[in-house]
Amino acid sequence: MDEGARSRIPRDDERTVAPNFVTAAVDRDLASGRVERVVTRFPPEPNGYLHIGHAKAICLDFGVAADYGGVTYLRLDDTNPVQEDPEFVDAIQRDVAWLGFEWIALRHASDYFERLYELARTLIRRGDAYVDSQDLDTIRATRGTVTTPGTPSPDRDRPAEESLALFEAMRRGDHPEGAYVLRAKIDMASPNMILRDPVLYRILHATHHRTGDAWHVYPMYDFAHPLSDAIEGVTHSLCTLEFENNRAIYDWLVERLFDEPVPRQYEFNRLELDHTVVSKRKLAPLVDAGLVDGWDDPRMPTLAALRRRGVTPAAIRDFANRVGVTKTNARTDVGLLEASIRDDLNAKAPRVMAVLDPVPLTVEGLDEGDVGVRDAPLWPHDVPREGDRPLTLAREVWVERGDVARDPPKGWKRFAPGATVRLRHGPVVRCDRVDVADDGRVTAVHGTAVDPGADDVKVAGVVHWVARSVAVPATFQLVDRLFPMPDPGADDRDVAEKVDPGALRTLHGVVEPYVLEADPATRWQFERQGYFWRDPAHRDADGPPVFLRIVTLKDGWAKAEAPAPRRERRPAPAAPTAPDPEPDKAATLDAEGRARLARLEGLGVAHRDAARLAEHADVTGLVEAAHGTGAGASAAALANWALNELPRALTDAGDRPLADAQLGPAAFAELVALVEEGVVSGPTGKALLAELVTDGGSARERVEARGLARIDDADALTETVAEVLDAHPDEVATYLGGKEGLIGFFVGAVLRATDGRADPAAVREALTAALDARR
RNA sequence: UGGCCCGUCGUCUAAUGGCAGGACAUCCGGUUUUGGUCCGGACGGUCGGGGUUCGAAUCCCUGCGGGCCAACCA
Repeated sequence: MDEGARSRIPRDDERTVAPNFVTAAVDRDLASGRVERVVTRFPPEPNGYLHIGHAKAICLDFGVAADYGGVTYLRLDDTNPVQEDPEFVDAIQRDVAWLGFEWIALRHASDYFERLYELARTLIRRGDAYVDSQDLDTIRATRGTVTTPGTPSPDRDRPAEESLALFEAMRRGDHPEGAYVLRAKIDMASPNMILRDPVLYRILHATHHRTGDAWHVYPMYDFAHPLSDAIEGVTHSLCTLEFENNRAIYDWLVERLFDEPVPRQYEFNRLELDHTVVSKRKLAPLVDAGLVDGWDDPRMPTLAALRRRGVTPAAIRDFANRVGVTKTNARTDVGLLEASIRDDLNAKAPRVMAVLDPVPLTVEGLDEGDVGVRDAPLWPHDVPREGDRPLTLAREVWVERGDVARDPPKGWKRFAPGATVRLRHGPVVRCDRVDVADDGRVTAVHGTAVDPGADDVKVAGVVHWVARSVAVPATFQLVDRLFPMPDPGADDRDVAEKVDPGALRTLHGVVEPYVLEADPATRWQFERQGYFWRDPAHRDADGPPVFLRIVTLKDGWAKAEAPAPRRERRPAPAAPTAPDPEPDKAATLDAEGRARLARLEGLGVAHRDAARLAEHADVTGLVEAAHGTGAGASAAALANWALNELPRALTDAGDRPLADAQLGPAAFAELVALVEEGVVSGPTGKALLAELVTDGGSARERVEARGLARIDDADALTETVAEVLDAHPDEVATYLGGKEGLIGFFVGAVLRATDGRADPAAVREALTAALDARR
């Protein structure tokens, strides 16, 4: 990777990560020149194994950087020695590498302890942090609640020199745990609890797995994380939604301590998967309690388990791409993961046969020429790959117990008395008899080979089998969902007690001998059963080979037989209600607000608009001042624009507050008057408003300089309308066919063609007329 | 209860204020020596109410629903 390479916005077809709001932000930063090179990081805490949810984050972190020619750090966030373990450090690296990603460098937050300590001292010197001697309970109690402000610590104004000395003593280990903490001095009354003088450092007399006993103070996440990002030169720091509130402290720190371009944090939705839990903290108890057989137990959603099960990195990457990256709390159907796994394996897995729950079948009427070894293809007709394996046919074969029924249900395509079934790659067999034990269990099947060419033979279906003479005993492990309910983490009950004991079933059956001759790491499709491979944990063990089911095949029949319980629907929306009357804002106004309201109404602004406007002193001020300029704009129009158009212009200008806008009352009044008088069109007015907000200046001058006056010439409009319609014959046909929603498409096209100068209402009218004429 | 964030087919997710589209799932049909794959088709959605606009999923107000925050965890 070229260390100094400038990042470039990729074309859509060059992207491995589907465009999303994060890539949009990256695009903006690159286009504006705010950053030159994309740097991301994946920052797991080494306190557990990575899971499928991390895979989504990894694909995003690494994928985004790679798509732009940037780099990614793998950073172990080891700021809390009491809950971290080097075992996990190795596992994390193995999993990320397995997924197929390369980090530019492996880092630890502990690499930066010295640097972070200095940064903390800088904060203290500037009066932005202080050492607090309150104990934990007091700090908690004085933080306040979500509705009540906190109360400042008596140590809040401790002189910097004193804090510095204490902080140094804390570092040396002079004080017991809990005696002091370092706190940022921000705002004890902030509505964002994170900002109520957050703790930056605490005393911990613990041995760190990398720094040993060198430190007695350890930084908190909120301090170490943003500053580690900044130290590494991370440009886009991607994390999950629950850190949204933390962005405030993130910005507070990096903006105080570093120069532009400072890293920016973006929060995306974490992956929630049905019927499992995607949280290290909820997974760990399962491992600790022995409910599963370790972090790589095939029922687990960890990457180690998925790898052991035989799921490929490609399938996981595909899945990560399919679930997408947004800000909505989403819960993904496991079916989506399974679809990615099947798509991947369908083209990769050779087809062979295994009988998981065998029952003997005796085939009469097979002559010497029929039995013996033959070649059978490993691939179906629709997978473009070549290859055969030797397949032995004999009179005695094993078939699947589930493929035999004495009293078949309607639509049955397998063995049943009188039914005719083909043995895959073998003869057609008429079922003569089904033996059943007292308990109803099928014990044996008897059949006779028939000539498939005979007129009266109708082959109901195809069934898999293995000749008894060559069948190799094998064990099959069938993995199912870990929890029976879709959202096991929904309530506070311990997830451990919800684990489905039947989530792992073991079956003893047989497999074709060829399977044991091939590469033991082969992923197979056992026809009609699913994708399997040999459990890596058992490949070298004695005894029958152990096959893990990676994923089932789609099974239309199983669904027809026992329709899967439908997912709980979302709680039904409340019954349609009568129109909600909008509360009168005037009621909640304070004295000054009521005064503003009265003035606005006096100017002729309707009560409703006036009340909404009066809530904001600054916007009211703008409207009043604009009206006072005598530019001719009516107060009602000014209010309308201020209320409905200005917010978007402000948002588009980078969420800037009105105070930072370049738009003054005079320009605003002039603009609104221009539109009101019909000098410029509405669309032009809106475009100009956006320009005035960011760049300032005069609306009228812009109109004159750029010829933005409204198009009044009916003939010119008619001509443009005709051009647009001629350019879109298909759409015209569709419109005339009844899809009248297309009118918007045409209006938009005409507006674009005229640079927004046409009056939309006139355009629409002309369009409707022209379209009617073409009927 | 305060602040922040989020509501689009059953699920996940698109749509510079301009044709609500895709994937998974479901259903129907075709191909098939896998009840698989593949192909064709169908079903199905902008949380409710108001406002702005020629035009609103998108902007504004409001109601409702969901998530996050009061660790010396991350």
